[in-house]
Amino acid sequence: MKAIRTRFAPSPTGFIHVGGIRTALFAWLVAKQNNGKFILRIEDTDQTREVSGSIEHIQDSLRWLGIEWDEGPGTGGDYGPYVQSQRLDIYKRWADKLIQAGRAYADPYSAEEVQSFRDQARANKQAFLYRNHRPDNPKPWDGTTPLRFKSEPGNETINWHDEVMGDMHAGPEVIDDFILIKSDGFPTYNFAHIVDDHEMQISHVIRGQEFLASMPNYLNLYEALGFEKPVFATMPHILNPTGNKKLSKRDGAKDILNYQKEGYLKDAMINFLASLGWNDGTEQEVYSVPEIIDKFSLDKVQNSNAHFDERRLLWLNGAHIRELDIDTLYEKVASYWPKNIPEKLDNDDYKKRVLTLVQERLKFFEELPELTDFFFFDLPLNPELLSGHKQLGKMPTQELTQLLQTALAKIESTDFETDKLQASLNELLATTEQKPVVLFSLIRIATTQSPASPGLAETMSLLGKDKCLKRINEQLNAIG
RNA sequence: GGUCCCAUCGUCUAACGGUUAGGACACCAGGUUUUCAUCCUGGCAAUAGGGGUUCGAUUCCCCUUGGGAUCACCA
Repeated sequence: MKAIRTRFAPSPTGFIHVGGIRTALFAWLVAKQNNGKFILRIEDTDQTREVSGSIEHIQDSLRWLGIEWDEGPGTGGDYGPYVQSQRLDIYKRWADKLIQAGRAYADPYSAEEVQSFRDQARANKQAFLYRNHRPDNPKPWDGTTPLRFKSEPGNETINWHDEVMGDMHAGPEVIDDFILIKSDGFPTYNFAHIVDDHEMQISHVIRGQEFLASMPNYLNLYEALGFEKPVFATMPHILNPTGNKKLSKRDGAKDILNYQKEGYLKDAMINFLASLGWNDGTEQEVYSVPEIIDKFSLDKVQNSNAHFDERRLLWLNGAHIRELDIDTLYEKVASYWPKNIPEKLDNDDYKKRVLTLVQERLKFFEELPELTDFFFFDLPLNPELLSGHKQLGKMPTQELTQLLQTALAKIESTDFETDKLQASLNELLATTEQKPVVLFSLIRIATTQSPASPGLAETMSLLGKDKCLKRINEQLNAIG
């Protein structure tokens, strides 16, 4: 069996968003599960669009997700260089072969002339075909004008197979004399990617839907070049959440590394991306990366577009966080704790205990501070917590004071181990004849000054007796 | 406009031509002696429309509609 070699071939025009990354992911998955190689190739043939730093940025994005390439810029490999601007001589060589074979010719028209042909076709409500203007006796190509492919559309319908889309066809009228090499000496994508895929022995071309319409042209070129065709797999697009447009940078698609910054797990992101357009036919929702590698298959990839739904990603991230053991999670959240934690509390043991209490409510790491700040700081008294409370807000001040004083007395005489504290709180419930919602909310507000917290007994136990008593006293002073 | 692709709950998706059209996210209600979260239970919610083929169509075919892509010296 032929070696499986897949590639991701971005152009360095900025960051990559989820749509681009998903294409990379699927190509990587195909390579991984077949013991093949995944190649990163930079398609920088349009110098005008190049954004400096984007190659590094793309590589960082892939690395974050663990989508490691076996061959690529900086990494090396037997088929380099892996940057198209460094392969100009290779394209030139194949271009010469096409010229020799009479399958390429110099474009005699200026850009303006071609544009006027195009406008004319538009005006006539026809599709523009350059080959209708193909010169009879083109001059030899000297490299100062574009080099065009001399297509041979034939009269037959063109058929081909796509692993995702199925059996495809198109009429010969879509095949045209596209540009192989631009007047600046750089090849177009249309030419360069086919040469490179051949030279690099790519077995599966996995790419976005935007290239589907060009397939007949590519097929024609493969034949002219005498190249064996790879397996084609076309990925449907990811659309904006609400809108109906292809997800793009202009439409607010986020840099994938933003999710890393916000504290999303790479496993959750991969799980999310993979399930956007693929599923294994079972009802499983949460997958580990090895599971996805094992179960992925191109023929189960959806052939319709999908919408990007960040809420689902958020849920998936929470689900993955909950599955982490506490030590692993602790390592991952290291840079997300509140700033300026008092030295006394800034230790692994305490922070790990805090983390244990909030793990199941953590959705992404950046919300760690707001979930945990009262464990580290005495928050300013917030009167609205009481006044805005459904039950407590209606109670007379005197009653609140009395209740809190009773609680204070009981708590003072309680051992602060979680279960003893819980028992004590339960007794308090009985003696005061209060509803849990009233008594516990009051104590929680006093001890945390926060609208939400983990379980009361666990929280108080971790805070410690001194701090709890102090905070309750402060609350009493504020009310009275 | 030409060409191509696509069409199941709001969203991601299951369903050899035979299912009460399933699951998940989101949302709503209830439960787990308190909040938030988790967990559990329940609820809401879909085969775009019209024709065929068939005993039977979400599934196959055609038309319509809708969405997407493409028609660059961009990729």
